[in-house]
Amino acid sequence: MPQILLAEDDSRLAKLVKSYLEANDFQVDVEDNGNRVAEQVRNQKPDMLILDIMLPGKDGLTLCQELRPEFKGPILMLTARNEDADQILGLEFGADDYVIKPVEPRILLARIRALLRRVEPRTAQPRQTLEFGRLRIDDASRSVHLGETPINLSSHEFDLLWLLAQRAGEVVKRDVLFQELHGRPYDGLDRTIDVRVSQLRKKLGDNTDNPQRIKTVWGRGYLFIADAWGDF
Amino acid sequence: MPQILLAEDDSRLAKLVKSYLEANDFQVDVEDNGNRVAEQVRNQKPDMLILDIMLPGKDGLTLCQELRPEFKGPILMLTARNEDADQILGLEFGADDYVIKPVEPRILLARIRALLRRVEPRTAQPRQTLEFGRLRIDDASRSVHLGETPINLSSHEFDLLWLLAQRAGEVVKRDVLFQELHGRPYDGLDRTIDVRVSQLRKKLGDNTDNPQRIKTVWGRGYLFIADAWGDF
DNA sequence: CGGAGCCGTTACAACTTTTTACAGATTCTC
DNA sequence: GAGAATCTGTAAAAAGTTGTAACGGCTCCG
Repeated sequence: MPQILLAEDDSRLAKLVKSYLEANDFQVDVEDNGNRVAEQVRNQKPDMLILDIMLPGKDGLTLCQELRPEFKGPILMLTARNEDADQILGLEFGADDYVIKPVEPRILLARIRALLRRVEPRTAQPRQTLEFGRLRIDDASRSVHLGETPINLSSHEFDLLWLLAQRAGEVVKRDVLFQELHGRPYDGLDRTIDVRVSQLRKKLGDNTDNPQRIKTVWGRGYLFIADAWGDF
Repeated sequence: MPQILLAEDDSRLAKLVKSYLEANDFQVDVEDNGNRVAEQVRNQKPDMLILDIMLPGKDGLTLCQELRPEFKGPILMLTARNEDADQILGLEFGADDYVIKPVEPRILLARIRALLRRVEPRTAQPRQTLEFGRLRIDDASRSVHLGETPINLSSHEFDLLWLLAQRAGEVVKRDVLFQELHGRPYDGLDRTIDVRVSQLRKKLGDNTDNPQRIKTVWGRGYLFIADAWGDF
């Protein structure tokens, strides 16, 4: 049952949408304050967001922009403002659809389904094992092998490796890693991530002076290199 | 450059959309008969479809339904009929978006981009490597080689080299480089770019008195020379 | 209890980037 | 041309970021 987070301060409308969607096999949580949306997203990990533009606290456009890097599911903007500029901005900021109120519930439903249909194949079953050259990471057993030799990682080390490997080829920011690993926002000072990366590099046999497998992108984050793990 | 197939029989509108999208770096082919769309899709393998509902031959809804199983890219329905039933049907038949005419071209563009953004990561961009003589720059692993010897570049140095190399033979202005590297506009005074270029030249073994590989174009910017990197 | 391992923290060294300063180089003005 | 104004190169200082060893607290055993 797909879970939707609806950020909407008009409680009448929120109730209406919620009950209609719930009648159609969605689970809907409503948040009426823009400042609490990010937190809700992190706690509940919904499959999809519906954001009103006019919200107390942070507005929907800002939220969309801020959440997009960490939230991979579809974002639908739902708003009374029919300004072309808003619509373009919303879509540019990473929203996947932009619907103008008042909206026929059945149409909203159809659009939500269309969005989820697009994304589901990707988020349906996160792969169980990742392989890069001689490196094999198995999620089910939380074990890692490099060629034949098993690598003994601690729990957090494994989580970190898994996160990075899933985003191979993509620079992952420290705050995203921290959020995922610790479930709370990054304060900008904590060094746990660095220490763990260092530990991980050592265990994975990366060159410490000049890492080739997990690279540092200065000021931006860490990068897992997919093809630096040797050939078979 | 993403390729779009536009199924539209109103030739005036088709031309308008085509020219607007082409001005924004899409390649657009127009098909005015519903019966030929399937064939075109198979031949051209476009990245995305835009279907009018009212078409001579097969209508857009039918096409959407028929093509969906074989066509994996996004489908956008573009139509004059503002019937809720049509919209719901279109989306249920597998369309990803449904836009009602008349449409502001900029909004259409924003919606197209939103759809393609969703799909692109799946067609994971092929690993990009640039080669110039003995110089090899690999984007995926962010590594640089000159002949057999690896060149150890810092993170920003790499970004700068990548930017310049992608625009080899073209003078790149300082403000463009700054904007790309720092994500904020150039104030006209900052010297970071100069310092980095200097550093880069040193590491790449360029003649410092009279650079041959990354040249300065006085008052305009920097220029990456494609064939100054030695032969194999 | 004592050891082993894990985790978060801290401190400091090492490194990267930005800023600054000044010496040249190039263009402009007359 | 000469001199002023503008732009560029780069060393060196300053500011910011990252690597990692080491310490102490914690838990899980035997």
